[in-house]
Amino acid sequence: MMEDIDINNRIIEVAQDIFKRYGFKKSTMDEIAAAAGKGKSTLYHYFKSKEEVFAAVIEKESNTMFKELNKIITANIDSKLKIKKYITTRMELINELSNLYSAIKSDYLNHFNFIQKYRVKYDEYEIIFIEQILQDGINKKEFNINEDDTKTYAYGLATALKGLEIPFFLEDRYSKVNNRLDSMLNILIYGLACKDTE
Amino acid sequence: MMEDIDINNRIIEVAQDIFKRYGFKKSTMDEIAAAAGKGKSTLYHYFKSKEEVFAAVIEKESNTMFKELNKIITANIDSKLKIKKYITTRMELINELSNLYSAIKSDYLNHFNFIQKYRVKYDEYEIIFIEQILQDGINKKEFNINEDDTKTYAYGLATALKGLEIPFFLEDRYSKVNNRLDSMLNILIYGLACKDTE
DNA sequence: AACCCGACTAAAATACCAATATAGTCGGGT
DNA sequence: ACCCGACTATATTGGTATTTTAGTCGGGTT
Repeated sequence: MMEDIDINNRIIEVAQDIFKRYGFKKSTMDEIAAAAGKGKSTLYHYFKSKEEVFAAVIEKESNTMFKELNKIITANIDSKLKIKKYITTRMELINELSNLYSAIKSDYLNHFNFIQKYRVKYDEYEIIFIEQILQDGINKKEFNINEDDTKTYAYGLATALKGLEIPFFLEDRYSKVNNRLDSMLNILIYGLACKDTE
Repeated sequence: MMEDIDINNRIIEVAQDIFKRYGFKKSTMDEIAAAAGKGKSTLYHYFKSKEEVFAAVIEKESNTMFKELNKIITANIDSKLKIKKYITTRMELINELSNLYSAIKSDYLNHFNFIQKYRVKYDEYEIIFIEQILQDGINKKEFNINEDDTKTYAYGLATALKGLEIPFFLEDRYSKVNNRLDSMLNILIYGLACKDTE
């Protein structure tokens, strides 16, 4: 049949919509079935469980992301530009996708705001600290950045550090992440680009 | 009196211990009072509320952190080493302090693990993606990193990116963070160090 | 006055139970 | 192979009684 467009896919499509709106928990199989124009038990012919439907949705989203990112990877452009583009696009895509994480987000925000309140002051100091180190490095001719950019760079670094805390929290203490920190620090200091090419 | 060591501080000390063990919510003023060897209402002579006690604890912890970090800032060492040390120590200290965030941690982990399950595969691809870009840049003599290190660097970058997602989630969409991303990318590519100094 | 307490209150968290909703199954139909 | 309505066992929810807990108060001690 022409207009039958693969029921499997139709289910995924409507599920995607519903999951995005309500998150995993608050979406029901009845809803999804109704939206797909089928009886609930029919869904179980195509998917073993609710979680499997969710997995399929994520799978689909991931694939879209893959394709986008692959375009960049395979593009024949300057590598420096390429990695920039890769990262910015990646962040944009994740951001769009973030509705799927919406449940987490709101929950997490509540807890986070509480701590956040007490961190603001420290965060400000952190920027000053980092700026000082950068300024110091410039003065000593050890760092190669424009004096006007110290503040911006300090903000950038502070944000990155704050983000990094989470993997540190989550992954089994140190072990893995701490190793990676070392490579990150190397990149931070020496960058990726060749000294001569630019 | 000699052994009176300032009750205010004693309260903070025992509160610190209790908050670290149970988190903010599950710690009670009765507990803290008992641990301090005082009646509950006595606490209210020293602190206006439970939150104020908590604030005092955070304040104390922050100060310890400050002092540690200040040592590094003011040390008379190579700036490259200095920023490395700053960041590693910062991470260590945050890690120790993380018990205070324990409430968040467990809650967040539950939600996170759920999504995490579906991300593992993508995370693996991300590393391959990044490695490919790095390799490509090396081949084209645009990137200045050792061929043996691509994997390690790719891991480092992937971890950093994953961490960065959180500020992107939390802070009001894009606006601020996206600006900072630009400075971060510059650092990533060109690093901080002078081309000649090393 | 500064420090301390036990007893109190109002509000929040918890425990409990009944009612409902929901994931997943089953037998049977096309 | 695809689909359904009816079913079950398990969660979830709502409502309510019970207990905890942050914060107060009046009065005591030094």
